[in-house]
Amino acid sequence: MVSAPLPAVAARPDGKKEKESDSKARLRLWIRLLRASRLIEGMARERLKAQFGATLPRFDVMAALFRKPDGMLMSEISRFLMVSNGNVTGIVDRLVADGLVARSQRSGDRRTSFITLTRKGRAAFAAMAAAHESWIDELLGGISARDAEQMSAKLKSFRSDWEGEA
Amino acid sequence: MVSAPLPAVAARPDGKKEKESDSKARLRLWIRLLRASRLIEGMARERLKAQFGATLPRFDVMAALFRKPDGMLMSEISRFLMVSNGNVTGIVDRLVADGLVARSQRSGDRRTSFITLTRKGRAAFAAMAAAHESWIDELLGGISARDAEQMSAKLKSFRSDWEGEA
DNA sequence: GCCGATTATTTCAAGCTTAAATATTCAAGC
DNA sequence: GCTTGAATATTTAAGCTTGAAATAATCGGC
Repeated sequence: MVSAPLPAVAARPDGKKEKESDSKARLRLWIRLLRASRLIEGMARERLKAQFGATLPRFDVMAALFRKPDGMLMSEISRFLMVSNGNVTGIVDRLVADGLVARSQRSGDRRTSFITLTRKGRAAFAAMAAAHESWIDELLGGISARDAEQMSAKLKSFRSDWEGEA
Repeated sequence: MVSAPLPAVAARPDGKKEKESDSKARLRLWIRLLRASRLIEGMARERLKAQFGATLPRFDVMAALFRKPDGMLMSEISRFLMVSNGNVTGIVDRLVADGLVARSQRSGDRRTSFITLTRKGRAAFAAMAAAHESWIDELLGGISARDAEQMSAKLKSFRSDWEGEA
């Protein structure tokens, strides 16, 4: 995915005409997007491990929970992080084993359990989040705040456009 | 990583002043970037599996090799795809088992092996690549070619900026 | 020619990830 | 109350991923 060759022309299912360069421009954008993501993820993974002994998926789950003091369902976490259900089970299991998050049965529904950060988990996450924000700022420093906002807006609209169709 | 809370202020190592909103804008960009990547990757993985019985990592390796008919070293593949060395070993093993790529010793250096696509591999990849390009074009259709080019350029510069420092 | 450093690759353990299969619970509808 | 279908969560198998350690081959200085 990092590298798809660019020569081919995409045919549109709706039959509308489109310049070859358009599809190439989008493909190039996707490749750059993915390479940027991998670069940032790699950096964050490395530093999380070195400085906090944590992994990126654990950080992600804790970040999701940090925003919701009342807790989240397993399925809410997986939907929010866009990962599979079974995936979250394993990560939460390990976080529970480390005492960073807790499962509790707060509703009458015995299928579901609310996952919350423990006090220890909140403290651990706060430290990591501060460092994390400064890493990102360091790494993306070459992009002005104005450009960052513009790109965010475009990425956001693309996402909701597509979700609407699917 | 998909969700880092935004309130905290990043302190810059170099001591230069920076508006809090700047670091927040970059953090937001990173979150959007990652969510977009996951969305696109998920779509591509799903379709590759459904339509071609292939996986994304295998597609990536084949895409890298497709650009280089003379072959690549294992280390070139892993550097290009920004994944670890050991990772590529396993993926190539499976591709070799499927007859899609081949290892050969073409230089005087017996440590290294050149990896190339087989004829079968080239044919398989060509079909996947055409479909892949149209998927991306479909998914990113909401972004104009002009915007795509602008964003590509900004992402590229950020990347080389950082690589220069590190 | 020998030795230490370097380079290329593989191996391994731990953890992550998905998709599919399974189990459990809930909510209706009868 | 019982059944059925939907929703939720977990388990499983296969594959991906990393980082570190092990292996192997090469290179450079002597």
